Amino acid sequence: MTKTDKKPVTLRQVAEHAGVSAATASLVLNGKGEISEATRQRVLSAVREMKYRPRAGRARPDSVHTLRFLKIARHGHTVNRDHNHFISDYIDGMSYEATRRDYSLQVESFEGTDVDKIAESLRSGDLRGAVILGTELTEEEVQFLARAPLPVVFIDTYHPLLDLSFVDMDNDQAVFAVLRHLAGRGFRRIGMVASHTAVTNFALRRDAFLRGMAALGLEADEALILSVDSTLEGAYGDGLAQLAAAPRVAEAYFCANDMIAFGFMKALREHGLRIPEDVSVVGFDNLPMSAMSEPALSTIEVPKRRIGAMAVRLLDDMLIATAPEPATKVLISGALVSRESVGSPGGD
Amino acid sequence: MTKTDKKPVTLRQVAEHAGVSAATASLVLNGKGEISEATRQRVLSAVREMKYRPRAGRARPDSVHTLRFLKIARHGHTVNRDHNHFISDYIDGMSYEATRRDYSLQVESFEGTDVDKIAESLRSGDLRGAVILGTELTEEEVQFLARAPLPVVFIDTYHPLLDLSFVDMDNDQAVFAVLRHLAGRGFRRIGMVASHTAVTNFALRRDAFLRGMAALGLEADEALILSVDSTLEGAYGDGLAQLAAAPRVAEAYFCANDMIAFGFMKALREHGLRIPEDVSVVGFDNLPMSAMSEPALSTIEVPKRRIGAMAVRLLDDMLIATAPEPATKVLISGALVSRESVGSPGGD
DNA sequence: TCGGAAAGATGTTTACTAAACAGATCGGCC
DNA sequence: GGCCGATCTGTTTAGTAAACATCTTTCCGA
Repeated sequence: MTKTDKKPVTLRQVAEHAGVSAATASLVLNGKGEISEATRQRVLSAVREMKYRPRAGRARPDSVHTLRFLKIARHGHTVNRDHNHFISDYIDGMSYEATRRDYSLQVESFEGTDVDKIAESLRSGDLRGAVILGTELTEEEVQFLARAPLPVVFIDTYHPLLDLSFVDMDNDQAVFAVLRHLAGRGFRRIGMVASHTAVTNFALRRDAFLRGMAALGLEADEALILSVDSTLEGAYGDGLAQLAAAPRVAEAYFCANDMIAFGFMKALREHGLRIPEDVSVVGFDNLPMSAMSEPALSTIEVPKRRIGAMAVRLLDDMLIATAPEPATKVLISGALVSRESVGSPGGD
Repeated sequence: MTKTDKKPVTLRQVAEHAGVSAATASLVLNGKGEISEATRQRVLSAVREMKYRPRAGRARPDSVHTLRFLKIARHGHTVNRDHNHFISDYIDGMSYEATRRDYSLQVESFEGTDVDKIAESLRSGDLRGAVILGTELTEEEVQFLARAPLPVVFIDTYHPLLDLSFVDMDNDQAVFAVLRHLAGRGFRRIGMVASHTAVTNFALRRDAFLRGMAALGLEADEALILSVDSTLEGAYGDGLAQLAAAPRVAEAYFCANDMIAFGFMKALREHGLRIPEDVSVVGFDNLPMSAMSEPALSTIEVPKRRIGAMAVRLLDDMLIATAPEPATKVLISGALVSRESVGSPGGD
């Protein structure tokens, strides 16, 4: 029964074998149209039985457009292995929306690469648009990358004055939610562990802290605002040094992210303070380990999937629009996750 | 040829008359499926010729969900007849997205009505969500209305600290675009005609002005910041008085909106100043008349249709989501429209 | 031997329909 | 009158015929 050199099988033959029209077979193979499950299965088994291989017909008319996600680390203090699951949530959100819209999604990682090299990556032939992880990018780098000859959306960063599209956490709302929570529990002397690492969201959270305190009628004491490196070790080391040098200690500290909160909590303990009896701590990001730490960390849940999804939607808007769409900034609210690291002022 | 008491016409008769199947006629009437324009027209004329009236068949299966747009005027200094075409652009954008998603869109207007009465309007039976024009609402009113038992999105206002969904102009970006444009032309002594009318966007534009000037390294001279009522007459009257009282005049004024710009330009002329030879003026909104005024007004084009469209999309997201979606804030960039009202510093 | 048009083959897509469907209404029967 | 099935209404799903776009092959003249 060897069928070598036999004429290759065509779609119409497969269709006949399955007892349907060529059109139906084509729709099944391409996942288009409304096809009943029974018919789908019959066509699919006919394809397998007859070992059908598609040949060039009407060539892929709209050669599946592709979008690319650029994961860029510059200093790597934030975009690194520790945050990989963070990134993969973004990708899940992007992938979901991309698939629904018939885009293929590529991912490319850069570590310390020159921006010119990165920009080159956007010149590839069939690429239609890009989502760029802007966490560690400076405003200048963002502007430079935005000059690419295709639509671009930045996530995890935000520059209010630029005429570009961003999707980011709503830092103002989230930080205010933290402060209102603390104020509601009676805290007045609230401090912040900010970070001098070059990450726009850190700067935005520091600004949001100052504005939020003012909005609540609380004094933001300069002595209670620390600034540490954003790695676990940096937050521990810098935190310990600054605690030792500070004239006084806050009743509660809001930390620029969970990683910093972990390092800083270690420093607090070393400084002889108990959490939450002596000092309360709140983080930002809701890393998986934050639920498990001792004490479990109160923090802000960041809707990363939705951020990724919105980014792809904005890209799609730009791509299908006939007239150019105006740049759009999207800020997504976070939810406070209340755990054990927040007690009450005055302790115990 | 009187056909009184004749049996009522059925869809299948119409279909036969048009030479198509009942299914096709049904699809045409319901705007579903893929139907060629020629066939559509044939069915439609058959319907007209035979005076077909649909009777109850398989009842509307998913009783068409409805969304509502609440147009709310409080003081009416901004939401009034002068801005009706503004509103109708919002409605166009909403209507487009609502139709695509099979929602029906209702519009309800309130003038000076009590917020409790307005909130009641959201309790109607089959209502699924609402877009609320927040222009003239206070932060408290926004919070109150957001307590409605259905998803709500506010447009034309923005409160950074609230955990609610907003779609608004990107005031920061747009005002910065104006200032950069003026600075690029050599202006240094730039003033602003703000408004004390209770409209959040006016406050945001004033803040954006101060931040934008700082970002450009320019001094924001308090004597050059006026504050007028936001009606045409108010801007003229208040503007004239404040010009007379001010120790000095700016080389260029950014006005909080076009209407204010028109009133203020009249005041400037009365004050003996020529536009743009002596003073340049920039507005915000790009009203239709702004292209026609003498001189034609440089201003910011507000993408009103897109704002309306995004609001409905956010609502739809909330309605189809299984888990509640986080509140989302969307800011849409404006484009500077450069016309004759901006000259060069030092005049002529 | 090559160029190029014409004819043929392939898979894709649009525009349409048969048939199944689900309420509403009617008619007949008790 | 009240109930049940038959029939009527418009709707929707799952399918196809035919037009289509692209590639391949054939054929013919230069």
